[in-house]
Amino acid sequence: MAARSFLYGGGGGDVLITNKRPDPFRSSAAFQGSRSMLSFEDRGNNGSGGQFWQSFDHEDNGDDEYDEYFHQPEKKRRLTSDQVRFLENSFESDNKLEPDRKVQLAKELGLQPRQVAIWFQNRRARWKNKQLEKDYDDLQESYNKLKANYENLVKEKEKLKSEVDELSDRIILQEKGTSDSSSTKSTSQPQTHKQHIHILEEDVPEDNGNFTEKITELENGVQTSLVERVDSSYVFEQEQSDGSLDEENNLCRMFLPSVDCYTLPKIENGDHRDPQSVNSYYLGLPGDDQAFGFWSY
DNA sequence: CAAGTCAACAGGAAAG
DNA sequence: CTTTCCTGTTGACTTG
Repeated sequence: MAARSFLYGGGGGDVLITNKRPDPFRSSAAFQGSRSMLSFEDRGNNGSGGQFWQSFDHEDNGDDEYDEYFHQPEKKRRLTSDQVRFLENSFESDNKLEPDRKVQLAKELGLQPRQVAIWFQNRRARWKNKQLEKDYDDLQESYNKLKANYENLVKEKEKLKSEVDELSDRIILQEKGTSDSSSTKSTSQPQTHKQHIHILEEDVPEDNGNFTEKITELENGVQTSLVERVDSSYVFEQEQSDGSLDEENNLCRMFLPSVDCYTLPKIENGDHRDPQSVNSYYLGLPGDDQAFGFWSY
């Protein structure tokens, strides 16, 4: 970028010297923009080692110019790339600015300490905005993953539901068959099938309407547990057990919602997980405040 | 020339 | 009370 010539002398040297704390001038429009009476002429050539600036030389500006500058509206000077680089390095090492460091930086850069303080304030604000953007992107990504996961599970649920329907139809048909033939045939069903029927008919009397109701209830239970699994997989993806075991437990819960499927003796690997802890992974959807719990600020 | 960037400011809150 | 920080705003300046 081309070097920009000196823009505005403002209050001149007197102000530069006495203006340790610029607040008294804040309300005075005449002094706005006169914080650092610096010349940035040749700003591109003075960045190595020494100071980046030249003091405003009041001697070179007559009273006419002084008055002229004094009444000019505010004009802002950009910091040189060297100054910015220096400040950036300093910011990287520590984004807080202790008074000693502020003065030291101001000396080295040829700026007013207040300019350094303001730069740090603005820099922190920019950093925070960037961080917010990043957090938003991360959250969006998590949400998309969660959504895809949920949709898969809905499909899985639909599949399981159709299986349940099919099985219940079959059972109803078998019910009819056995009641028709029971008067003529005295042979019993195999033991395992009998147990299966018993499980499905548990607490269900002869009434088929109640039986359908029970099936619907079981399906709702499956749906609830699937939604819980969606939530838990959001954060604990790695913790998911092998699919066969989950499937087994799903079927168990589908048919035996009141039974602790995780502690049933059929599990042979000795994995006796606490069902409450298994289902306590809920963290909520992104809209929920809980979802921000893992966010680090 | 509109939109974006950035130094600087205003005002309130918090810390000492 | 002073100082610093935060947040929002202003206006000069840059960029496409």
